[in-house]
Amino acid sequence: MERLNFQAIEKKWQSTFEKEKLYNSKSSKKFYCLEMFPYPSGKIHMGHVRNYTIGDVIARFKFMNGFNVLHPMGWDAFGLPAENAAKENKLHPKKWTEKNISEMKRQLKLMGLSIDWDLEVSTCDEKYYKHQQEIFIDFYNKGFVKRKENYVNWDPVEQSVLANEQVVNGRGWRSGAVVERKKLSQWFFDITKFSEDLLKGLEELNNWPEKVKTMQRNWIGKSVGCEIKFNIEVENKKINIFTTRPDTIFGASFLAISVDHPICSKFVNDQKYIEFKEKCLKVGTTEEALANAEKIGFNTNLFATHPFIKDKKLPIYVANFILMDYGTGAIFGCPAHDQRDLDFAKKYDLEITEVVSDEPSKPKNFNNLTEAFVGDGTIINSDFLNGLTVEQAKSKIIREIEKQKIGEKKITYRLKDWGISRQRYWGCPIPMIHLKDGSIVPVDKSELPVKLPDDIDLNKSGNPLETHKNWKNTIHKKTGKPAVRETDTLDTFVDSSWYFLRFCSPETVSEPFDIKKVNYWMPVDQYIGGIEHAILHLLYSRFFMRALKKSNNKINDLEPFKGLFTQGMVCHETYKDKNGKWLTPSEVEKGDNGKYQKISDKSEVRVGPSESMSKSKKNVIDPESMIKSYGADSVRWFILSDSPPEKDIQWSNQGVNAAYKFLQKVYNLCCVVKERSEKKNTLDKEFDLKMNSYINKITRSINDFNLNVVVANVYEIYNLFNDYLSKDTSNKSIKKNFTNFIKILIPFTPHLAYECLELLGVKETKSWPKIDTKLILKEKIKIAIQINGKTREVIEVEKGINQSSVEKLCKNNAKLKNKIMDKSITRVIFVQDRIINFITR
RNA sequence: GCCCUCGUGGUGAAAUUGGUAGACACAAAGGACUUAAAAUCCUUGCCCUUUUGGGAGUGCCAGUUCGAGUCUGGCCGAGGGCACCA
Repeated sequence: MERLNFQAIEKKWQSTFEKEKLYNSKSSKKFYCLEMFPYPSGKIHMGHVRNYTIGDVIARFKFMNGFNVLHPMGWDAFGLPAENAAKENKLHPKKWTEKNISEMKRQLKLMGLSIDWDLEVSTCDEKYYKHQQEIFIDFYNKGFVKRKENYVNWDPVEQSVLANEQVVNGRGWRSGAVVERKKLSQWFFDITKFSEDLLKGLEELNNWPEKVKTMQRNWIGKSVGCEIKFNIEVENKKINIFTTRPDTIFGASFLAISVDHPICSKFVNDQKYIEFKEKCLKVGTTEEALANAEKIGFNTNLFATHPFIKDKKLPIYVANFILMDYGTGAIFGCPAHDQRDLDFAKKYDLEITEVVSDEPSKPKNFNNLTEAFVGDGTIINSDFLNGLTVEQAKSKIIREIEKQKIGEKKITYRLKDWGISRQRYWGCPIPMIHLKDGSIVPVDKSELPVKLPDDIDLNKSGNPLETHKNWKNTIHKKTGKPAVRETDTLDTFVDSSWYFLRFCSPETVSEPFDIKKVNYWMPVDQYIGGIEHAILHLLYSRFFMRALKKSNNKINDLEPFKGLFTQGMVCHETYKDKNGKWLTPSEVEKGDNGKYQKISDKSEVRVGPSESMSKSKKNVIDPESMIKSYGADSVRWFILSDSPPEKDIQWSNQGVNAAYKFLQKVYNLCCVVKERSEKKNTLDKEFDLKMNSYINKITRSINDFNLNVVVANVYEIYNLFNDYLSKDTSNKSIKKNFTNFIKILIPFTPHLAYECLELLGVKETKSWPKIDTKLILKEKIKIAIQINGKTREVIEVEKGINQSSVEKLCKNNAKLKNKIMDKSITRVIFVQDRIINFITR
């Protein structure tokens, strides 16, 4: 038995992997395999290991199947942690980021990935963000960029804007000061222009998980309804409302408008209104607080006239549950058929009229009911709509509204514009300048990139760009007049919305990308990453493709990611000591009594549930130390074993150890095969059938992402070879089939596989084993023999055997003879290659 | 509250899509080898039966079917997404 020195062979093969890329330049088929690029936080974690192992399997598999494969990697390098680290360690964000990138790159290389590092891209590199600024200006010129006022979390002590995750219990995480809501003028991408297109585009994404598409659909939130203009009595003004239930118009008993509605400007000096508005703002901004908030209203004492009921007046309220940025910021209330309206009507003693009923003969009294009726039914109490269904009534009333020119059919989306301004240093500067006359214009493209200044002081409060006078003050090129730079930087989601395009031609200087190369490689055939990006990152990237096409017009595709796979998380048990402090797995051991204890003082350890690995709970396993003890292949093999890639996986040291032992055994078996004679013989023929069937199965499983099933099949194949080789002591070889077995391992455990192939003297290592479709037909299969649906026997037969032959076999079978003969068979069900079922009832 | 997904041994899971349930692996128990341990290998894994064999069984209840983990209806449980969206 020979011990394999993983460290030595892995180092050896990794230098080969770096030189040999996955390009089949002669191939007509391309495959763009992309894993979500990492944030350079310092060290790789198990989540990365899982993500990139899955990606590597796909990339290597596709390459072996003749595809020309693009498999790049880069860094999502801008972002807040760099600034925080800079403050803590007195290390410049740039230096900190660069240090992390080189460390993580070194670690990734230990994994033996098939990445083409020549394509490496880093978003904080001015060579990258220069083009991002160009794209921004293109979008600006096309009208996809706009400026709006928006609320931000303002920390009055730090004099800076806080991200949502920096607000803890309503206070700044660092200063502890109560966070204020402040209105700032900010930059937005007009993603809402593409709402319908983004929704429609989902239909063609057949290789996306249904779950992700549903999430995006909900996020876009399309609703079909109509707008109706109500006249305000006396005032000679109109209120435009949006509703999805125009069929309930005859049940309307009030109008409600948002506190931010223009009509409210009338009341700015009204003390009661001021108090009401304050009360509205006091309600917390958390989702929970909003959901549980009491419905309150302010009576304007104004009345609107009902468009279809003569002389009916509807009181107009300002209500806290009406949002200005959805629909028109105004509704009509129909208490019988909307829960919020019912709550509101009861509180303010408003009329409740039933207009839809599932039992028209039994009128309901909603004053005594707590739940509104929102189901389908027949329209009642509604003049010309009476007797119709909800759907019929909707079309009829919309036709009527349009005929009378008091409104129209309208589609609304929940999707909001994408706020891209960040009041931060470590991000891509927004290439705009503010002129003295108040106008804002793009920087001349010849002056790009607008570089981030290096000489900044992050310990001063406020945005370093804001306080950097030299950087901030500039000259407008066209007019030569002094101007001030925009000090906001771009949301890092902008960086990641086009990096996959840059990967196609990272060397291009004059343009963001070489359109020819983009149109060759795009779309990404397989994108792999975490479910946490199911909505924003993917939606923004889809928006970018569309906006780019409109501003550049040369891109072929609208959808950036043809296939999407979202892998599950890596979990581990959590440990706490007797004082409730979190412990890392390395601080814990199993004591003699089988219970966990702290290594340092043997004190008791409380074992918590297995959760996604996170620094805060300390349940992390360091990939590099695992690679050091077991080798990269063992780590890769274990992380693909057992659990399906889309599900969460439990990390266990026993598991990696088992993987390690298995790979060791594969190598040992390889040494045995090597010693055998190479002459063809009957043994090989037997294995031809079996291996062919396995290759077929495994090929299908990889295409379906059932990688855990592949692992199980590989164990079966190993057991098969091991059985034969240990029983058969003659000098017969099964080298040809064993070589195919090792080739199957290439995408999974590349170092070991190449080492074995070298040992066996195999030169051809670039192709996936061929499947012989003729051999598949010759396979022996097992069919089940059932009597009254219960399996009584299993027999091995030739594939494609017909019914009468099987029946004959059954009648001659010793075990079955009596059972079948005894009874009269009333029916026989035969399913080719599966079962035969004798019915005796 | 609304929407989506999922419930299979002690554990992770598999099941050619309506056709042998539990492949493959982890853990456990027993055994072999060994002075001993490690490593390795073998056996076992619900109930009845000495064995041959038979029975129950995929969260629970019903249904469709020759046949249901898979399809239908209802219930229970877990996880995820959205949430004053008119």
